[in-house]
Amino acid sequence: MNYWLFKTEPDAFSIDDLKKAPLQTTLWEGVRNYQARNFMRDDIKLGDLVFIYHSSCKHVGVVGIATVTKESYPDPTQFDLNSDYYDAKATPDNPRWFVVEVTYKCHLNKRVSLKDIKTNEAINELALKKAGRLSVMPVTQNDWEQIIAMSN
DNA sequence: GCCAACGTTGGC
DNA sequence: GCCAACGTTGGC
Repeated sequence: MNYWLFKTEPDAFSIDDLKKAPLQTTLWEGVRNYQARNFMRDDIKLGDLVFIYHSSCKHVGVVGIATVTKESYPDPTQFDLNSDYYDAKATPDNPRWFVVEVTYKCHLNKRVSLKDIKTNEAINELALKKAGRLSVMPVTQNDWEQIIAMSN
């Protein structure tokens, strides 16, 4: 099993929105970055655990955990003319973008802020510490456990 | 295939 | 709202 971190803007879709969603489940739509896409398409597997990270807001940080409940398939929004995520260069025969389905697991006891993550020297591989712009990223077991420990 | 211009992300 | 970082686009 592998660990991941997904960013979301809580004003648009928060961990609480996920908890309140039908079946506490959502499609992780709208990822339009190739590196993130490749993780979703190729590497994120059923049963993997995902940190939900709130970005672009007052209290940025890891707030909860979701479980991957369906592996990748083409992101339906890329074919939807009315969607903000529509991509004219994508076709059903040759899709560009992929989604996975995730289901709410829990909130962390307390949010682990970006500052806490950045200042924890034991967290040594998390891409969040360097490349700030990746919206889906792998998390090592060590870094996962460090963040869990900081949430208690 | 290089690289400048441009757009987006995301912390502050 | 600012701006740094970085990804994408498009001319050559």
